[in-house]
Amino acid sequence: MPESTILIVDDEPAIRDMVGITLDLAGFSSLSAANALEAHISIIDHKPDLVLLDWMLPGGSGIELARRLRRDAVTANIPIIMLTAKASEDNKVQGLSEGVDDYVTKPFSPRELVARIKTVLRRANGNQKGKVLRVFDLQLDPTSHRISIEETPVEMGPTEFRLLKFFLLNQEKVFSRDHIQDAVWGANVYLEERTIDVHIRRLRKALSDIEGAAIDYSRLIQTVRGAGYRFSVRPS
Amino acid sequence: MPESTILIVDDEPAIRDMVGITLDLAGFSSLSAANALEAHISIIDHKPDLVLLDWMLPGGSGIELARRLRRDAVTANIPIIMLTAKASEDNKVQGLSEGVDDYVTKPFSPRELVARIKTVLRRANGNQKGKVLRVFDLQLDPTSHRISIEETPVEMGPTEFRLLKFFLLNQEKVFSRDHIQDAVWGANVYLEERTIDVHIRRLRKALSDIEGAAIDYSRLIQTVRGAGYRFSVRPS
DNA sequence: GTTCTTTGTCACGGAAATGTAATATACTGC
DNA sequence: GCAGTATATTACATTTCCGTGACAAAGAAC
Repeated sequence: MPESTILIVDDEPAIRDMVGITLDLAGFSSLSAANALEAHISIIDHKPDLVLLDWMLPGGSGIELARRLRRDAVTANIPIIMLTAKASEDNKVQGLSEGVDDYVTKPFSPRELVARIKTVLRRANGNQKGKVLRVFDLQLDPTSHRISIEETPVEMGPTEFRLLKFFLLNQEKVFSRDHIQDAVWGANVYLEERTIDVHIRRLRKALSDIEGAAIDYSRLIQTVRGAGYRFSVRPS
Repeated sequence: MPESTILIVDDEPAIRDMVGITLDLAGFSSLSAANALEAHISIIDHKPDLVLLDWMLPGGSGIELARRLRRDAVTANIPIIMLTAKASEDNKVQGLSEGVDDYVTKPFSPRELVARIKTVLRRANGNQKGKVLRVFDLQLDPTSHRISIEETPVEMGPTEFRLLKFFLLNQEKVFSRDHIQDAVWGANVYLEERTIDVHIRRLRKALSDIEGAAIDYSRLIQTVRGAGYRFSVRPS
């Protein structure tokens, strides 16, 4: 699963660092910005999956930034979590209700922060896992997390599942091992080159171990010597 | 019926306390919030069954909060009762268009408040409940809060009941532990990962401890390694 | 109060999955 | 044919993930 990118907007470097480390440990990649302007540029440049926005930015521009993000169609769907001081103390907070997705009150535990981020991300992305992918009588259903060939369930490990999904979504194209690694394992993972081959083999084996299938689906995963692999319905 | 949770949103502590006591006596459990932000956090976290919302929150954000709750799919179905100082036609018209379910004008009698709450809750519940969930000879009756297999009552704890209900309503889909936690425990509750497993086990155990059942219903709760759990009538 | 139930956490063991190295096989250009 | 390179396959150690029993705290029933 490609990790989500989170932008931290806070004027205090200590908080940015602390939150950044927390997010890294939780498997997110993080960006940071010290003020609303920096934040806006970063959002446009990197399109983070979520913005952690300090309410009390100098100049009170936190809420303005949130409003601006919501108004612009390009950024309107990026979830925002507000970092606020204690809720009960703050009366200025009343005017908000802009499309903020959740609030976290300082001080917060890393654990709580991560939990809320995951919840918001799930709510934002989650409900569309995608349609059933089909090739002949091979089916991959992302929702139920099942693979079948002619109605017969196919067993494979999680990595092979992601690999097959990647191929089904990107047919008829050759991908280098590096590219496959980025897409299936994530960007900052180091693997031996041969490791990809092994997983390709496991996937092929899983697809070919089907009793009485009309087609040998393992043949759809084609080796392109010197280039990588390709999923194709056309014989090589 | 398990007791409903009501969130009281009012800036005056005296009113919050008074209403809180009234609700407790009537068999509800209550939460309270002093402003719109607190209220919103509380709603996201605890998913109350109904919100009692003061119309005249400082900053006039009561109506904004109502509007916001209606807009977000997660909170759109939570009934809202407005507390207003005076029943002016303007309020009613505007409020109704925001999807407010009822009005109570201050000062109100505890008795009247409770009566209206019950009415609104009944109306809200009536829409979704009543349907018995069935899979083969496994039945879950939300109304009577009972579960049976081939007419034999099945014993389980409240958490397992909610878990099973969730599964019955969402069959053939994989859910991560995080997702299950959100749906069954509430959005921002912190549990150890293994805790879900333990409850899954308890549910499976409850379903499998049935004498003379034609099917082992615990098998319908399937483990999807690396992904989560799935309730399915198809063998894994 | 006592007792029973429910609940969340922990620790341990086993099973599946993963990544790597070693070896075997296939392909390419000569 | 050969040498050199790329890929396939196998085997294995390690890691990750899940199931399970035990336990203590908190609450409900008595």
